Amino acid sequence: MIGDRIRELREKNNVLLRHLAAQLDMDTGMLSKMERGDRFFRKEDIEALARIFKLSEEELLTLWLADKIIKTISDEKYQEQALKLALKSIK
Amino acid sequence: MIGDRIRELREKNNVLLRHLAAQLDMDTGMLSKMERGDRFFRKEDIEALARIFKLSEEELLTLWLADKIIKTISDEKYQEQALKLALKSIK
DNA sequence: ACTACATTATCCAAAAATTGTCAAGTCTAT
DNA sequence: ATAGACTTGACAATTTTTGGATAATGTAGT
Repeated sequence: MIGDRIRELREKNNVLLRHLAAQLDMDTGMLSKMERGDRFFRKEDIEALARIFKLSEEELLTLWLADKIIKTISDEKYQEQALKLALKSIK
Repeated sequence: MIGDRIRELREKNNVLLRHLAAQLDMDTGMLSKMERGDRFFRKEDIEALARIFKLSEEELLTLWLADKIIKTISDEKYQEQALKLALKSIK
C-alpha cells in the first residue's frame, strides 16, 4: 500500500531503485522489498520520501501506519470490531 | 483494556490470581502483568478465559485485538486517519 | 508490631521477530 | 551474449518480546 505509492512516485519521476536507495542510504534489494511490501519502511525513510517527492508527510505516514495496523490484525478474527473499538478509544 | 476486563471478571468471581494463573498454566506474576497491561495475553489464554468465565470469545478477542492495534499505533501521528484507512481497506 | 497471604516490581536469560547485507537470480532490451 | 534494472533467498546482526525466579510491597487479621 505505502509501497505501491512509493513505486508509483518513483516511476512517475523516472528514478531508479538504486538511485532512490542511495538517497535513502539503504540497500537496493531492501528498497525493492519495501516497495513490494515484503519489508516495512522505517519511519525516517517515509519522512525522507515526503521531502524527496515534495508531498505531505501526512499522506505517506498515514499510508505507512495503516499498513502496520493491517499487519497486526491480519489472520485475526473480529478485525472490523477491533478497529472500530480502537478508533473509539483513541478519541 | 482486556486486562481490566479480566480483572473485573476474576474479582467478581472471587478468584485469586494464583488460582486463575494455575488454570491457565502460567506464572502468577505473569498474569498480574497481563491484567495490568504490561504484557499481552496469548490468544489461547483469551480463548481459555472465555470458557472459564462463560463469555463469548468474540467479546474478549475483540478487546484483545483492539489492545494490539492500540499498541502498534501508540506514539504515532495520524492514528485516526490510519485507522479509518485500515478499516476501509479490510472491507 | 507480627504473620500470613495476595499482588507487584525487578532482573535476567531464552526465544522470537525484525532488519541489514550480500550474492545469485530473473527479465528485458540491445 | 551482455548490460542494466530489479527481485529473491540465505544468513548474520540487532532489537523486541517473553518467561521465570525472586525480592519487594501491600493488606487484613490478631
